[in-house]
Amino acid sequence: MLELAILGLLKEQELHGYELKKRLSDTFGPMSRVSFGSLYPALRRLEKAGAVEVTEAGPSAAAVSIPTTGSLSGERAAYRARRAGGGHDSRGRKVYRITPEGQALFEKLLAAEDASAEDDRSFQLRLAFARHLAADQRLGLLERRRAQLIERLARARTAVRAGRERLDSYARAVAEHSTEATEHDISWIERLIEVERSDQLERELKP
Amino acid sequence: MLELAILGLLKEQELHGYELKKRLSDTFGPMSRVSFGSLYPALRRLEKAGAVEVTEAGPSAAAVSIPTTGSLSGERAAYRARRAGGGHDSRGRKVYRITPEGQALFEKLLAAEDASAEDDRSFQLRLAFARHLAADQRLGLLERRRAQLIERLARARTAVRAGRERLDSYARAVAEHSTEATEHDISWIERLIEVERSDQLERELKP
DNA sequence: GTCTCGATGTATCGACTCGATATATCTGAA
DNA sequence: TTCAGATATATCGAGTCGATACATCGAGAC
Repeated sequence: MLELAILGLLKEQELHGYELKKRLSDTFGPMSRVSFGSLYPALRRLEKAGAVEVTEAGPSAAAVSIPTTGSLSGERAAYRARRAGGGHDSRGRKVYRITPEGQALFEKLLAAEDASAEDDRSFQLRLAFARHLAADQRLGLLERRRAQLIERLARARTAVRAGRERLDSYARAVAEHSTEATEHDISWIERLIEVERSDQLERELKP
Repeated sequence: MLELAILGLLKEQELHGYELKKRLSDTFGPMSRVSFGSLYPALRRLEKAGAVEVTEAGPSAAAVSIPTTGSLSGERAAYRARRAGGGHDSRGRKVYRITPEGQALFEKLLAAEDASAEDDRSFQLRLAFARHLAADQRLGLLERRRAQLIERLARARTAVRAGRERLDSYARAVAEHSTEATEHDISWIERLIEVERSDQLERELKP
């Protein structure tokens, strides 16, 4: 799901890898912190798939794209050329821009409804980009999440009950806190669902 | 940290892989769900390191919670009746037992204080096994966690403030909920710290 | 002036984890 | 009897992580 996050950020504006990592970390919280070891390979995958392209200059400048050689010496040469000519602080930056194919891929990844394999992080990500979903898709996302959390809560409560005697106070505290956190999440989701429904009602009343 | 979880469970009783996975899932909640693709390699690593050993038979009578118990010897007998000579259970069960080296490794892993690399899951795991730590180590664990969460909260609040205008309502909702969850965690940790301190005081008063 | 330190920036490596899948046995209900 | 579903071990490819390498830039120390 890292691809989704990258494309979502590049939809707003073109960015280079380092900046992308910073935004991922402090826009989506500690949940979706990303290491360079996955970010750079992901960018290369996206580039190979034609979903993003590299522009030469920084985000603000008028970008002139250069065919990527992929060779190290080529990159170095390009860097030296930029240094000599421009005077900009480019520092070997590779600024990425989303392509139309990338836009399509973003829509596809965002709407994918494999409810089975939805983990916490990917839900958080989808919700953060929910603006790009249709109203009914948004509701579906929230309701699938609610169902998942309710199921999780049931399991957790069973586990707490089963472990009441077997577990010591520390393990019990962990289990109970995890249960509480799930309850908290459920009530949050339900508030979001209500807001979503009332928004939908409003749209129906005055189209 | 999967090794720590495995050793911690095997400390209580000997178990086979499948049962180990079930316990990991419903003792430590959805946070530390484990796949077979990591469990079996981890078991092999531990076996190779001499931390666990394979016993031929199933867990001894007192140990088993799931109702497969009584049939184990029956299964093996039936297998032997069908196929002469094989020393193995027809289901291929491999029951693991912790060794003294494994005990030592458990202590070492549990007490390791690389506070920098402490993620949520490993903290949860350490706390669940906190019974095996000395009182001061327990307090240290909790206080490092509190510091980490406070730091995280500060970052999250900065991000929320910075994104108040830049982010749409969905991304903002995600960021705010993440902040709330961190606050909730902090107050939980602080309750645990207080309990820990009062326990310590009690021990000092009547040794 | 220059020197060092920490932030910026791209990139790779090995170790680890995940989800999917293969294989086989046992249990219980139709 | 048969057949679905739980039990049980194991491997594979793909993706992720933390550590590390290497280099530049800006700012403050001296």
